[in-house]
Amino acid sequence: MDGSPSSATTQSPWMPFESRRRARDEKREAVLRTAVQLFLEQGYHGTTLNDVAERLNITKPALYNYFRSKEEILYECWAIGHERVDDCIDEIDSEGGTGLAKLRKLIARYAEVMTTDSGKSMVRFDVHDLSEHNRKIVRAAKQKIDRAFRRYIRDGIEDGSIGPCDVKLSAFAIAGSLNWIGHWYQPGGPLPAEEIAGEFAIRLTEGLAARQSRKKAGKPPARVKRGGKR
Amino acid sequence: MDGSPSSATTQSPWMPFESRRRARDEKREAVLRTAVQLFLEQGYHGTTLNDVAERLNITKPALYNYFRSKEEILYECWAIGHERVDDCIDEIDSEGGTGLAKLRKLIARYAEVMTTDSGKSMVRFDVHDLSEHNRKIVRAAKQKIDRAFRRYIRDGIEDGSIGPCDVKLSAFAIAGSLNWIGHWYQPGGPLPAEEIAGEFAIRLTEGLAARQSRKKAGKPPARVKRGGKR
DNA sequence: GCCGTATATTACCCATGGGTAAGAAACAGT
DNA sequence: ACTGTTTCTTACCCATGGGTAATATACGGC
Repeated sequence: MDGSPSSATTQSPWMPFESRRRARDEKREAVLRTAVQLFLEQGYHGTTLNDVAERLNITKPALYNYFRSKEEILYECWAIGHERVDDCIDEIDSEGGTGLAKLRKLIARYAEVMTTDSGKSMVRFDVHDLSEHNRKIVRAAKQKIDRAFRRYIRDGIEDGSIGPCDVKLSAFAIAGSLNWIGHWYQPGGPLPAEEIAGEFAIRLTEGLAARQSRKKAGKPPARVKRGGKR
Repeated sequence: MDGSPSSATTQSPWMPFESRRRARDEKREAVLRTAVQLFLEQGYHGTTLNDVAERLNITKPALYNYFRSKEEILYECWAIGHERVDDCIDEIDSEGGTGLAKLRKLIARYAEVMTTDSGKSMVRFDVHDLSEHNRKIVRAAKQKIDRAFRRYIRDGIEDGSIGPCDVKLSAFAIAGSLNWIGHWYQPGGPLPAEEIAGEFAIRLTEGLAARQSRKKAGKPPARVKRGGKR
């Protein structure tokens, strides 16, 4: 607003500091956005830092004002996508509901994230390209997501919203379908992201959902699992 | 038949040629086996040709007797896995059965392939690391597999073994679950490959399979798809 | 024994691309 | 205008690793 010349510019003397910091953060994000795009288009190793810089109309060394290495850029690309999923989990955990409801919510959210560049970066990049340190973080994060899936399924089995099933395999099957979205989805396509999300939330849980329509609980308990453990 | 003078080793004079050729092929395959292992362990770019050679107790240039480039090795790794899946499809196509039966057969076979190194190489390697030429082949091959999934589903809908569903999304969902196996399965684990295959064949089609138990076809046709096209 | 071929080795080339050093521009605060 | 800081450029370094040339060795055929 306003804009007096030569003095009395803004209400806060710290404004320049902050504005500068904000500009910096914006640039950082711009680098990441561009990097993700290129990594997805050409692959991580098929993309040079010169490519990234060029698309931003700057030169390679300028990137080193915002990142310490190419690997750090890769990691942060992944981190952005992961953060979005992680937030979903925290949110769902805090809300409550049946296991099935929570599972469906996670599926829908996860699916939608997977249609974005950030989401794709979670599954299209190779963990081998990360430093040992970051690789550990990624592994732990993936495990947390996996645990969330399993927890919701287990919750569902306990509260009766989900029929008996192999928790581990079911979680893997669902996660697989979702992750795969990051490999085939393209924005221009005939399927809008929300529709995919909604459809997946239904279809992926179709086999799991306890058939409450059949009388009350269908045939009596039947055998709980099938086969022994293993 | 006869022997030869001075040695009388084998029945065929061409034997040496052939034996030599066989030895060559065996070595070629040994290179591929080793390469796949290392690529999966360390990533394609994390593996040097020296690494491959070293594990085979030879030196890097020796590899060039069998392959023209590192990229060719990568491609052939992929090709081996793909061939196995492709054979499955041809076999299933020739056998017949309901759409659901064919789909289940494909799922089971595909799942088992995915637990092997060859199978993993189909989903863990980045197409960006292939030459334009080979990338086209891979794309076409993946499309063929996708078409097989969709065809079986469509067959199933037509012959009544599968209930109405979005063919494209269902195919993607199933393929995703299966491909994901290549990311999490490890031989030492608690789940043997055949069990995964069998379980997946059932669970992944559970939501699809027409409920023939409910009277005849449950509620009447209902709307076939939902929404228009898009 | 001699030769041709296949196979492997040693030694080398060199493009690529991540990363750095030194200094110029831009800019805020005084 | 002067100064310190941040940002960016030009110019460069250099390890890496795919790929090649020249050469040695094993081996089958005659």
